[in-house]
Amino acid sequence: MAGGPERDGPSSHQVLDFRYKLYVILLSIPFATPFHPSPITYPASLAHLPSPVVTFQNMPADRTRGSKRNAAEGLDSTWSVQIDAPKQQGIAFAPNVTPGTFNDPPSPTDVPSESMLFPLSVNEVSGKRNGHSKKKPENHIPRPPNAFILFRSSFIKGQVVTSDVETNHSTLSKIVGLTWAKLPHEERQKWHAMAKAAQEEHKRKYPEYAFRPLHSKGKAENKRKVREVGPKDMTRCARIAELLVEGKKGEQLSEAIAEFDKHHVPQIITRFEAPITARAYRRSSSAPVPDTEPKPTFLSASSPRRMSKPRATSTEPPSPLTEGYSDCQSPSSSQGDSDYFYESPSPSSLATMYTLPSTNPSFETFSFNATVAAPSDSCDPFSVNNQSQESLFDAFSNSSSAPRTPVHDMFDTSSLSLNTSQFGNFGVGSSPYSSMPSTPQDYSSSSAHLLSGAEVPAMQAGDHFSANFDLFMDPNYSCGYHQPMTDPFVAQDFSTMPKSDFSYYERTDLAGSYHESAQSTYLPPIPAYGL
DNA sequence: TAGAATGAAAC
DNA sequence: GTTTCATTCTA
Repeated sequence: MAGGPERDGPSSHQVLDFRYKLYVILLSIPFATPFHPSPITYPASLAHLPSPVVTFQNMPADRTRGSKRNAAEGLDSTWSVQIDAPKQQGIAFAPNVTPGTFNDPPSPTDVPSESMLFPLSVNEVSGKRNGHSKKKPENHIPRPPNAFILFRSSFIKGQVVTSDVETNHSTLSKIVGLTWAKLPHEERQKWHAMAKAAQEEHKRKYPEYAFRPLHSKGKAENKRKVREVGPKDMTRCARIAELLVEGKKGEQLSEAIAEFDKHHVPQIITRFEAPITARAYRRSSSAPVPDTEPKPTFLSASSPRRMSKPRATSTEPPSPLTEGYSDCQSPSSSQGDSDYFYESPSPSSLATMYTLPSTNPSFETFSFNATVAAPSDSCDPFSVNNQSQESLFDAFSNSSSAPRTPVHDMFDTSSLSLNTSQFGNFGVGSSPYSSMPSTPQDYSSSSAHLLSGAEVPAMQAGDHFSANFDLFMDPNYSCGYHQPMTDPFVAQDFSTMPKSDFSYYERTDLAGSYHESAQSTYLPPIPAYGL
């Protein structure tokens, strides 16, 4: 193993051919191509396929940590994908085709050219990164792309989503991720097959290459990421992904989204600094919240309210949700399988899943109250116009300076949102800690409860209310969690809730859960802690 | 240059 | 179990 390309110290077996081409599998290519790939070397079982080309350019085989820092020597370091494609037809969806897999490819005639939902694009995937990318030593050998990276590249370069729909690449990544998740399994397998081929070719060309990530100690602590400001509208992203998988493209897609944008009320999403998503929680450093972190002050007046000891389903004290995540993973969520479905989790597992740590201070971070900023001009007495939503957002985001709590670790706070579609169901609850004066109308009451639509009078400017909100797990994981809070000011012990009150979503439904219709589970008043 | 996504592979 | 790094490009 010594002497791998990314190891310290030079390798005595540097690969000298700095340029080579890797042919990977591709099932239908709708793009005309100016390229005439070099001799095909892809697996015989796939020889019938068109000829995409992944090119690792000008890359010597060795790289040292030093050289990485010094970034000066060597050659270009990119891979590119080229495709030998016969025709141009844009993106074609054929959800019902049964494409082949790497191991069992269909005969050419079985594979209509439309079978690839997002075929690799040609010209644009030149592999030439612009000058903005992170500096790498020129002799750096990039890792072989994985399936998703290939897919994303194709997606981006093929301009599957046009710039009038979305330009932000972070958001695009979200869309690609959602689309990826919605792709038929067979479709994903194609990309996995391509990735596998790319990897094998990479191995052939750089037999001594060894991935040597630079683990910088303590980096994670220093590098506390701050989530981008501005809501990533997951509903919109999900909708785009949905449309894409349905086969919408180009103009159609733009129009559909334009229409969607007309009516869609953008989700109000917190701007917590908390960088930790459910996914990240599982993946990332377990570095504890620094002691220097300010103590919660939001609820200030009283001594910190703590959750009652959660009821453990076992003799062990419940851990802060980590078990829950593993519960989310299906046994099949092993390497190479990008499905994360879990099947019919038992209520007990759900109960465990959402057990809060006993030290959880409360939900103060998520608490908010607000006044309706302007009268609603809607006939719907429960609708809130944009302006008031904005004020809600402001009110909500005011808590962004609140310290990170275990809750932040538990949930993807980026998707923690006020579901504006539920403004028809205001949770009118007591807010003992609220300093908000009662203005024209105070909808607070002494006990938390929900009012049905018919019982709630139209909200008016200046009305004081607290709203329900939903917490969602990271949509990329299966453990969707829909739990309206009867009173966001009250810490709630989920472990004491009736198990039947939990609803969960499988991954496929998660995107849908962001749609207004999917959320309708309301609970009776939840025993409030600390009141 | 971080950030978005997923996944492979190294610590 | 956690972290890095493959891709892309904007803010």
